[in-house]
Amino acid sequence: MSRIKRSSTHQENKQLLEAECPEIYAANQISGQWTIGICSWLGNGRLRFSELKKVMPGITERILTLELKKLEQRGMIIRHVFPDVPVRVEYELTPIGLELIPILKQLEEWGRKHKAAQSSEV
Amino acid sequence: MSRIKRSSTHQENKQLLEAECPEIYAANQISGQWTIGICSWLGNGRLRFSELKKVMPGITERILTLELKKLEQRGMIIRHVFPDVPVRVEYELTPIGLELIPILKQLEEWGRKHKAAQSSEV
DNA sequence: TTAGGAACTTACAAAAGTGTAACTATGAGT
DNA sequence: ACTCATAGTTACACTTTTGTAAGTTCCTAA
Repeated sequence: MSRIKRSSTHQENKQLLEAECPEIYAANQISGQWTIGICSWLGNGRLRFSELKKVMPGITERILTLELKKLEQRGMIIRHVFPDVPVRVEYELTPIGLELIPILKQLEEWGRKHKAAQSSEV
Repeated sequence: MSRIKRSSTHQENKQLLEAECPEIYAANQISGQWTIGICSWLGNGRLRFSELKKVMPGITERILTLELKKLEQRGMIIRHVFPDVPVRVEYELTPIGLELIPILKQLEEWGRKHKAAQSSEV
């Protein structure tokens, strides 16, 4: 009798979790294959679109655009446009974005340890 | 001339990033809709399958199983089986898993702040 | 006039992740 | 013989994320 659920419970679940757990909310803010990498690079100072592309070989322009747009909408970065020719665009972390950097550093430390522990187990 | 790329560059990218950036590696270890929630709950002590199900209404048995299996494989949790009837299974964080908890706490703090900042912007 | 660089956009395709529903094994209690 | 509970598993459908390839706009310099 073909009863097909139309609305996505996936989104519902995500939003409920975000509402109740700030740590999940936080993780979702920096979700995305390249997002943390971008934030880490920007932690050292502004970078332009083409510089980000250079430091993250493998990312495509489409994805980089999407990620940057997402981060901007989420209040993590600021987009500065300079009307040079060709146009120049620089991206910079916002204050709240900057506050994430030390946490990423700790994650980095933990990751290093975890990786070492895992690989030693054969 | 239908040239279709067969292999997934997605996986390739992921692995390259993980190899170079421990913070991305770390984030991937705790990726998954419910993963951080599970770790947080286990941060307070062992819980059995059915207890996790109870504290995270919304998760299905299938997903809970998958997440727990993934976390076990990644060395984040330990699975204790007690041959009672019906069987009892408890999950517990490993030492390295426990070390993640304080970082999650900080993420939680940051998430709270970020959320407040975002919502105040209309 | 044509080429060129920066920062995108568009249309499409593939892969990964998540969810639904129903089914399994085990042994105890009735 | 039948139901119950725990802790799963299986087959399948749907959503979201990521990737490919090509095109766009702006102005400038050759």
